Amino acid sequence: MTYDFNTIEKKWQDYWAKNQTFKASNTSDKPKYYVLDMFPYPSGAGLHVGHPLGYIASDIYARYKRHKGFNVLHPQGYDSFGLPAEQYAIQTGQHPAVTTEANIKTYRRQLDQIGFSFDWSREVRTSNPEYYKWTQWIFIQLFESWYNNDSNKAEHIDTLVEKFASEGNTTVNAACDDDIESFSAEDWNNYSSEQQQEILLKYRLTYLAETEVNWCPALGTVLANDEIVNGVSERGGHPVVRKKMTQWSMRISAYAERLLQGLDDLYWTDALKDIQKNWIGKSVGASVSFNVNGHDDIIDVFTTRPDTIFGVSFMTLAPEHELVSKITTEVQKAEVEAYIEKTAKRSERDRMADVKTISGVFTGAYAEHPFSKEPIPIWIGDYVLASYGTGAVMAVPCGDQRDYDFAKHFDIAIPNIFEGVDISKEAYASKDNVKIANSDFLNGLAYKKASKLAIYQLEQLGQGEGKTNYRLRDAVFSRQRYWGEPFPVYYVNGMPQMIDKAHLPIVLPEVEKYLPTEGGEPPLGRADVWAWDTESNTVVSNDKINHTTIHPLELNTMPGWAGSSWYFFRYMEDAANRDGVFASEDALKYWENVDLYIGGSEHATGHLLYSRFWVKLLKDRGFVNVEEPFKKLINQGMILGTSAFVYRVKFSVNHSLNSAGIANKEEQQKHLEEISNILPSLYISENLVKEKSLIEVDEYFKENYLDKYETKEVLEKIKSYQENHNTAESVNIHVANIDKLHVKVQYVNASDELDIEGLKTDGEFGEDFKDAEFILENGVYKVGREVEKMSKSKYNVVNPDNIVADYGADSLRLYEMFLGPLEQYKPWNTAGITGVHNFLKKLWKLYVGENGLKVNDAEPTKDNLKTLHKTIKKVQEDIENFSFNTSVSTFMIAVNELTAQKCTSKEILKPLLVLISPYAPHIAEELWSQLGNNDTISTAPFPVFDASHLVESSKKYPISFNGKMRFTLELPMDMPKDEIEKTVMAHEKTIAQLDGRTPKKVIVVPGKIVNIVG
RNA sequence: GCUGAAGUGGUGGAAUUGGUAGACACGUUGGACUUAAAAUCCAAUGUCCAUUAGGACGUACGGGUUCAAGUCCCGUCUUCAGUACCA
Repeated sequence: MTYDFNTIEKKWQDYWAKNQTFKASNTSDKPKYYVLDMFPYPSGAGLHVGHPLGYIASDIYARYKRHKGFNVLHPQGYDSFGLPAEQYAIQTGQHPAVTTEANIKTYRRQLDQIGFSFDWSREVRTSNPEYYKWTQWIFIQLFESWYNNDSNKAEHIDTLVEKFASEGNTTVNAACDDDIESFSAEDWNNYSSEQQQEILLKYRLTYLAETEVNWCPALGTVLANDEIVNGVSERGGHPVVRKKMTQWSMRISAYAERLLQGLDDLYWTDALKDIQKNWIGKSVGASVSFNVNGHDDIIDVFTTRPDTIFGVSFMTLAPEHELVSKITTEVQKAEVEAYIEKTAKRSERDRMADVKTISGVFTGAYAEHPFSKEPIPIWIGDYVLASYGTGAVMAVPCGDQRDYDFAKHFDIAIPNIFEGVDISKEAYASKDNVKIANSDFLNGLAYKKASKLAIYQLEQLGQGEGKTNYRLRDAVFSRQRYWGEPFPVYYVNGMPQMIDKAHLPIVLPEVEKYLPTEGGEPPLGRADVWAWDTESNTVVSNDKINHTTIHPLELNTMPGWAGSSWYFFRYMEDAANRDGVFASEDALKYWENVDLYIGGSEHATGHLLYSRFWVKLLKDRGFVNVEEPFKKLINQGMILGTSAFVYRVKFSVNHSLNSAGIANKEEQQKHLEEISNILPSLYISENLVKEKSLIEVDEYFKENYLDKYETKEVLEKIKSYQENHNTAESVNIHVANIDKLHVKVQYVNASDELDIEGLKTDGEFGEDFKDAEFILENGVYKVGREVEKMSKSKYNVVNPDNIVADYGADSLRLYEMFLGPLEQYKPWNTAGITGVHNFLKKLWKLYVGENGLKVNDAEPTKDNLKTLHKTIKKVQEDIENFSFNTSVSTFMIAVNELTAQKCTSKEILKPLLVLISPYAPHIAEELWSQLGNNDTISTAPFPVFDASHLVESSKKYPISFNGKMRFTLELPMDMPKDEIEKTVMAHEKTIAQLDGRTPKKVIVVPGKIVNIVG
């Protein structure tokens, strides 16, 4: 009986499905454990071998936890709203729901064949109306919430309305827009309902505001900051410009501090926490108000260095700052306006790329120093950003390099306020090891004390206070797309109104085309039935809009991160009980949050931050019990593709055109082109071009392959050309270029040799290569190789389907783990899979011989037990440390040892299967059943490690001389130190090594090593 | 620039608390079996010197601590990732 993996794997996959082996229960005596993968977007290309990496890791962990006696929830679903389906729809007219459905089918088939222990009964799809009903519901909760900085949590908007009605807004400490005017309770009660709504909108956790957004014209939509990479769209690489639009925003900034503090309690890597910390960007300092001479206006600045207040020698405002036009003097007006115009023209990208150039203009106005009352010139400069802090800075050139450079450039004074520091060359930006000087009451103090005192004194003057700033911006929540969640919002007189929860979901309307309208409205602007009837509470035809009972609906849709910000809660509820709730109280209470979350690090500042934000809101409002969604998080690395290249030699025909008439010249050109056209396509093997210049390659060709391109036909053409144009000048054919072209990796073997026949008969590219000639080295064509991201366009994608068909799912699972540490980026190399495949065959042979099962009740030997228990210990440690690659080697060692020991003992081989089962579940199940078990192996208890089997009676000591190991010596474990020394010193090899010298010192570490010094 | 991670044979990687560097695989070479191939099995495989015995050198580079350093400390370089005029 051989290892027939295809049959075995199918058999057990069917068994698991039929018996619902991995269905989780919401009631159990066992402790709970929730293992989650970041759910995939079902793209049209299907899975490649890189996708399952994280799923395999989480599956191993989930299966391990089941063996360890946990009630495991391990669900899977689809993030099925998204741009690619929409773009495909734009191109083909195919409804995104249709393509999405088809893609999900492919994904499911591919996932199933890998043998994951998912509980598919709890599947979620973000594009399913029954699901996005609750995404819409959460949006309404955000709309009906405000953030109370005093209680430090979100509260229902009604509590705010009560406060306004009884106290006005002056006692309210809320996270809100900064352009709010104060009003009394009386004012509030006298406001019209519309005025009140307008004010409330400035407090709500999701609000409508005119914001400057990242507009991507090519995609026709707005992008969030984290959807932009290097100034272009993450998807498609299209340019992005700044544009003002009215958009829904999420007041995530209200949670900045809690998002930061919350990180401390999470078992995430420091690397990931740092990314979020940087993104939140907390800086502690002070706000300082400067009076403007001759005006009533005040310039507020934010500074992290209030201790350097006496070093201020000028101020700089962002060119967009609202006071610029007001305070600029007549004399400076023209120059200032010209500068503003110039900077406005420069795109954000230009400004970013060009950090070196210093530019700015003096406004002519002066501010007053809060303490010294000295006049301070006010400049504008584009190094100050309107979007951060207050859009204005107090410049301290001796303590900040940018201020220093600016001052030097414009010849502004640079007062030194640091004791004993030389600032003639550059600013001294460090806060440490320095005392303040020339600063009145701050003299002699260090950073901390000086800052505190400066803030205190500013407070006394009423011109400043301690302040904390965050870089985290509110998140734009509107997208001008079709394939996303519709908002449950309609507009009455331009004011947004929420649709009552009872009438959700608001289902995406049908449209004819998925493009924005000609008038620039989002695709939903094309829907005919997209108005809200407040009487029937249904969506009705647009032509019924009367603005009294029937109103227009919101045309934007929600961004991709809406549905993924809460899906982990949806899985907690049994599919059968999901009707009235997003997840029942009991389910939420039982599962709490995700114990282990595995996914890519690219979501660090997007999904992972937004999810945390929504969970905190749901917690504040009492809908869930947890403050954080993901307790432990692991980022799996990416599996990269190994691209293959062929080198196409491009020839060009060279002949100086003679000075004959123009008509003749054109004809000549034409003839030369004709010659070019019949030049053959030659592909040259890698090492013949590697590290060679074009000239060298040209020479090489002239020497060796002249006949390949100066064919009879070509020579004849040249001859006739020469005759035609009456010239004797030689016509030159030379190598002009070498193109590096991707070829499909499937035609390349492990030794980088190209299967030329395969390539020539390829369905897609065969035509291109049909007549190509390949120049070989040592009889083969070697391709060039390079490690790149796996992508369809690079032809380096390896499909798991083929791997599963050729080697089996267990081989694929083991191999993906064996490749290297989970978190690491690593290239895929199919050749290596034979290693793990051979291991599985060896494992099989350990149990099954030619005449059937070999396993018997033989008493295990000492060696058998030692191998087993050392394996138990190592594998358990490895799984708990997510070091899956090393446990695969451990299995290999165990099987090699047991094979050498000719072990047939059931007492050893049965628990071994449980160890391997999380990694290679199919073969484990099959052998488990062959051993006579009638039940699935998946809940069999994990073997218990017994240290007594590993106790050794002797130790092979490495004997080293001056730290270099020379030989080993087997000595009893219990031999005392001085005895070891005696034995070693008396050993003939030691005497030979010492060669008559007397050692200075002998180090003996019992159980470890002996080192002889001297 | 700042923040973080990493640099080990031909390749992927191992060495979890300082204690035999290169486990386990891939690849390569040689051998067995076979008419042949595949499959399987056996052996060798860090580099250099040496017939052997053995020796020298080796974990990006330069120093240091230690009986002993891939591992700890100081400095430098390179690569990758995040972020970017953040006051």
